[in-house]
Amino acid sequence: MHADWAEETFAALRQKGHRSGGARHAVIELLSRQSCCLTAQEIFDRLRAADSPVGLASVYRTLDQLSKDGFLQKIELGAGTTRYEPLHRGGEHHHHLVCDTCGKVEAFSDERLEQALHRVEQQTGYSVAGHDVVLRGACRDCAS
Amino acid sequence: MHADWAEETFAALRQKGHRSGGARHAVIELLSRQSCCLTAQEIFDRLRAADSPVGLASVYRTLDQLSKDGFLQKIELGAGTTRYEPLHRGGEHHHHLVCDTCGKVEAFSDERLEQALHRVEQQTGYSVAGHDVVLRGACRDCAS
DNA sequence: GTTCCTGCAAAATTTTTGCATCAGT
DNA sequence: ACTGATGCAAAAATTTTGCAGGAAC
Repeated sequence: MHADWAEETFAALRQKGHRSGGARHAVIELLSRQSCCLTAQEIFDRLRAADSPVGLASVYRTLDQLSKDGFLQKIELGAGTTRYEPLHRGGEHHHHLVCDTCGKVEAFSDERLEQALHRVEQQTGYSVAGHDVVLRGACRDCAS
Repeated sequence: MHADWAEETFAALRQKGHRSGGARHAVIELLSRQSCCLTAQEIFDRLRAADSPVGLASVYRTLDQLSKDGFLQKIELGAGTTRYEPLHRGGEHHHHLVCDTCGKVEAFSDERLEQALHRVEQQTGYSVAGHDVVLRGACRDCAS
């Protein structure tokens, strides 16, 4: 799933003169197979479970670098920890729905919402690079 | 500014059987005079500067309680620290615009955006309690 | 007088940094 | 070889918890 994102990312890093050691490669590869956001600790745990001898610090360093370069989106859902997910070029874009009770996270997207956001962004006077929307509430199971 | 919010909050706490000691009172009073979001540390610093002998832990405890009771909105702007601001009943509602370069935070509101959000919230199947929108980019000064 | 609130200090959590070593070019 | 990347450990930053004393009711 999304091998293209991983490829683009590797290519861009190489072009910037960065080397691709084991840790960075493993983090990018794992993220490319993910459908939604992960925390640094989750990434670390999964890589370790797969016998990659990565350090947690390398995970953080990779996430930080990729975020600054625009390949990852940093997402804060109010749980105190930062989550990260691939940022795809060209449209494919979603937001998040969080259950306050059980902590479940789902993705959603809506074209009309994007249009409204775009309109607002034009009015701000800022050069807007991106946006986040988080809806909080009780999911179907927890609301009952 | 917004003495009504402070009053409502005090009244609700009293009704719930909570006592209003010095720290909680000072935090609520400070927040009611704020136009935008503050971090726990900022609140602590300002209260200390005003000679209130509050503890940082009490600030956190108050913020946590008020958030759970729906009087405060927790806001994460990607800077690693959580910010808080009064949540006014009846409309008055804004979102945030953050400068990635200088860290400046501004508020904005847009009726069409709210409508788009409301529409999406209906479709989710969740019982949506609230939402956050953050626009990130370069402000007028930093973009130049 | 009882119960909750508070401040301080200690602990827990999350993230960053220092540094010796290793690996990619 | 040179230079950047990595893992580990230590440090820093943020938030939570324990507890004894004090204040509100």
